Amino acid sequence: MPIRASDAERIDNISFFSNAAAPTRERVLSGAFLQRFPANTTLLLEGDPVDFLYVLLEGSVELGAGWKSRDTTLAVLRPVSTFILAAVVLDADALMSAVTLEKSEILMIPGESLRSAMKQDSAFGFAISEELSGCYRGLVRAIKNQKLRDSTERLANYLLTQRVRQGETDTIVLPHEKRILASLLGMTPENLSRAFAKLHAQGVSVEGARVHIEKPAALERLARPSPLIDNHYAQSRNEFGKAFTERQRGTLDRS
Amino acid sequence: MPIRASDAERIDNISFFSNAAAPTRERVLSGAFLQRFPANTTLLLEGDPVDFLYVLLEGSVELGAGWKSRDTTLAVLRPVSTFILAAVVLDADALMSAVTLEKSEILMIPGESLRSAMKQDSAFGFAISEELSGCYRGLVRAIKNQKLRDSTERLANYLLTQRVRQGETDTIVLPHEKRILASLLGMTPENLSRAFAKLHAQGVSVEGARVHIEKPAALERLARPSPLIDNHYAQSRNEFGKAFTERQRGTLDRS
DNA sequence: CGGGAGGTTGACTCACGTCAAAGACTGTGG
DNA sequence: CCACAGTCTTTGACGTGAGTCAACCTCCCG
Repeated sequence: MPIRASDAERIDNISFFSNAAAPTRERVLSGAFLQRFPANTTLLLEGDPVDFLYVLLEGSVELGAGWKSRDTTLAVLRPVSTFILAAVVLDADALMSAVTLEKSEILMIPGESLRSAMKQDSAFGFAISEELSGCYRGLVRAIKNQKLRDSTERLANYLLTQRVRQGETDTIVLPHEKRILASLLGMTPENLSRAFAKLHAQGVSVEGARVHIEKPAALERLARPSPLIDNHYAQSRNEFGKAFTERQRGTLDRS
Repeated sequence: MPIRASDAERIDNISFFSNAAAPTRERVLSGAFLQRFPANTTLLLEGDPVDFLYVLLEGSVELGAGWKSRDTTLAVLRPVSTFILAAVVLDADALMSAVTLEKSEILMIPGESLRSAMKQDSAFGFAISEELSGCYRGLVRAIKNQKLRDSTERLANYLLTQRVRQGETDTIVLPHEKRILASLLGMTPENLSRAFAKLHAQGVSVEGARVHIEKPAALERLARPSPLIDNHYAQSRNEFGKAFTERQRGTLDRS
C-alpha cells in the first residue's frame, strides 16, 4: 500500500473526502499513490491529457499558462489543495501547466476511480460538485480582480488578504518570489516594484519578503476590498476559493 | 402546471437533464416555473442570495460585475444556457449580476430541489459536475484570454470564433451591441473602434453590426487562435464553455 | 423633424511593458 | 570562510497600449 498512515490524516482534511462513505474512500484511494517531486518539476503541460487528480499535501505548485511567448501564473497552491479537477471530471486535456515551486508531496488519484466513485456515491459526487463550485467562484473573483482593478489596486488587495490570512499582523511575509507574485497579479516584476513604491504613501514598506503595513486603514481606503472579489476567509488552501468558506457574507462595497 | 409542453423539448436540450432519470426530472421540475422578462430587467444583483437556478430558454442575458464605479461584462448568454449554478450548489450569494438584454424566457428551478436531486440521483449529480467543469474551464479560458492577449488580439480571436460559429462565412454579424462587446473583451467602446481600425490591415471591414473578413488567413496569423484558449466548438450556448464539446482536441499553438 | 442613444474620431494623459544597467541575495565550489 | 556566478530585484529612460474627455456623426424612434 503506497499510502502511509501519516498521510491518512492529511487526506482526511480534503473537504470531499471527509464527507464520503468509508467504502467510497476505500475504493478511490486504492488505486491512488503518493509521489514526491523536487522543486521546479513540470507535472503537467497545458494540452496534456489528464489521467490523475492531483492533491498537493506538502510543498507548493504553480498553475500557469502561455501563449505566443507570453506566460502567466494563474494560481499558486499550498497544502491541502486539489488541482485540475475539472479536466478529470470531463476526461479532457489540461488547460493549465503545473510546476512544483518547492519540493512537494502529491497524492495522485486515477481519474477513472474518481469518476466511477462519483457515479456510485451521490454524497461523494455532491461533495465534488461543491469543490468545483468553490473553484469556479474563485475564478470569477480572479477575473473581476483582473478586469476591474489596476495593478496597484490588485497589489493593495493582495496585501490585505495576506494580512488577514497571516493573522492581522502588521508585518506580513510574502509567500513566494516577487517575480511569481507579479505574474499572479498580472504585471511585470518591474511594475510590481513600482506598485510597492506607490503604496509607500499608504504606509507600506518592503524589506525583502517582509512587508510592513504601517497604516492598514489608509491601505484599505485605497484597496477597497470587497467580499465579492476578495476571499479573505479562504484558508491558505486553494487560491481559487474554497467551498467551506463561501457562505460567509460581508458588507456590500459599492455605493 | 406552469411549464408548457412546447418548452419541454427545449428543457430536454439542457445537457444534464437529458441524462437524468425520469423521476429525478419530475422532482426537479415540479417546483420549477417559467418566467418571461422584458429587456433590461435585472434578475439578480451581485451579493444577492441565490434561490433559483436560472435556465435561459429564449432571449439573452448579460452577466456582469462592478467595483468602485467601474463595470464589466463577464459573459453574454444565449439559449439554452444555465447560469449561477455554482452559487446554487453552495447556497451562496451571487458574485455576478444578471440582466436581460432582450425580452427573455427563463426557467427558474428552486435551489433546494436541485441540491436534493443531486444528492439522491448520482447520475444527475455527475451531470451537474460535468456542467460545472465545463463552466470552470470556460473561465480558465477567459482569464488566459484576458491576461495573455492585448485588446486587438482579443478582438481578432473573437471574430474568428464568431466566424466558426456562424458557419465559416466571410461576413459575420455581431450578436450584440458594440458597447457590450467592448466590455466583454475588456476595453472601452472607443478602444474597440480603434481595434477594428487596426484590423483593417488584416482585411477586416465593419459596417454596422456586419463585419466582413476579407483575408481570414491574415487575421489568423495575427490572432493565433489556440484550442487552449478559444473554444471554437462551443455551440452558441453558454459562453463560459460547454462540457459536450470539451473533448475536442486541436493542434498545439505554442512553439 | 427633433431628441437621444450608440458609435466614431482626435487630442491628451496615464498606466504599463520593454530595455538596459546596477545592486542585492543565494547557493556553490574552492 | 571566502569568492564567484547566477538569479532575483530595483531603478531609470523610453515607447506603446489603453482610458478619458469632448466633439461630431449616424441611426432610430417618437
